[in-house]
Amino acid sequence: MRSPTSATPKANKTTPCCLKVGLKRGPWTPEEDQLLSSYIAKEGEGRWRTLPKRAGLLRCGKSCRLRWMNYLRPSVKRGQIAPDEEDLILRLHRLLGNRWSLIAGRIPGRTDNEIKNYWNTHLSKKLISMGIDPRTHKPLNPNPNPKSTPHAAPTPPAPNPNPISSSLEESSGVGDLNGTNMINPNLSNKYMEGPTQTIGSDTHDYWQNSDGITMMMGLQDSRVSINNGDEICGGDDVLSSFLNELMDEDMFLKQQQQNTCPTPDSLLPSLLGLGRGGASDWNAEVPSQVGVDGEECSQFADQVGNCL
DNA sequence: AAGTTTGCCAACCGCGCTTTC
DNA sequence: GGAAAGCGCGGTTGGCAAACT
Repeated sequence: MRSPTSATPKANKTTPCCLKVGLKRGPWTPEEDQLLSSYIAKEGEGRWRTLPKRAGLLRCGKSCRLRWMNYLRPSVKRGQIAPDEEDLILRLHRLLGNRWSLIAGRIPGRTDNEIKNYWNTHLSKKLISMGIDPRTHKPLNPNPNPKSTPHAAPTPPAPNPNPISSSLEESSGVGDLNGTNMINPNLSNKYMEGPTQTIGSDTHDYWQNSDGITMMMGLQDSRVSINNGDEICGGDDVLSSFLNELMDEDMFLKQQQQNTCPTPDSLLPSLLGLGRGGASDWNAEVPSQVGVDGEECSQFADQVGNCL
């Protein structure tokens, strides 16, 4: 671990809580874990800045929070990443980029730190060895096409060039990483992935359904736009629910069995960010920091519902 | 057996956003 | 409306153990 002397003057200015003299750093001891766990069990999470003092810990609040979030929380799953979890990480990373907390929120029991580490140590290398750029999920050395322009208007998606697809299809039975087959085929019929575009500093993936409704998935932010960029319901909740739509294979199977489409009403709970589960449950009690306009979301739900 | 390199992952850092006053 | 505090996120570091020479 870093020595206490490694702190910079700038850090001292911005994060004084971590640099107080006498605060312990480095690996946590079982005694400290016990102190923190029992305190949170009794008093609950939050107020991290003052928690260490109240709990009798010589740690900064940030350190306590990190230890709780990444290790001590009861919902944290230890052990190796399963193949299906790896598949999910790959698919979500392709949609979301390095938004580890958002990815972790879709994978029960896994933390953003764990997923980030797993990506950096395993998956990125795996993709590179397969000739895939881990950042863009596209071939590292695609055939140069002098006629193509980097900022061309959206065109129909190209066939999946991703060699990892088949292995993923075998392992998960879900599909490939390149969008249309990656998600369940029912949704694939509804949302066709368009090209990735760069607007300013943001990168966006476009998903379009058969009715021409386009969803713009920002990789640097979480804007979701419908039809010519009329942005509605922006925020992680909408992104989350859209991901639910893309990822929820159970829903697909049920629909396939019943041969029915979900109604707008049935979509609304997910559109409003309800029914989240897994690793993000700890956060469910905390009011969302992203404002969601209910009326706009209803309209969005109607539109999506009509599409389905 | 000893020294060096490599890989993993827990923990830290700094920044930016939200909330509170 | 502005400042300060609190919190969460993504990037990075460094200790440790295993693998290698």
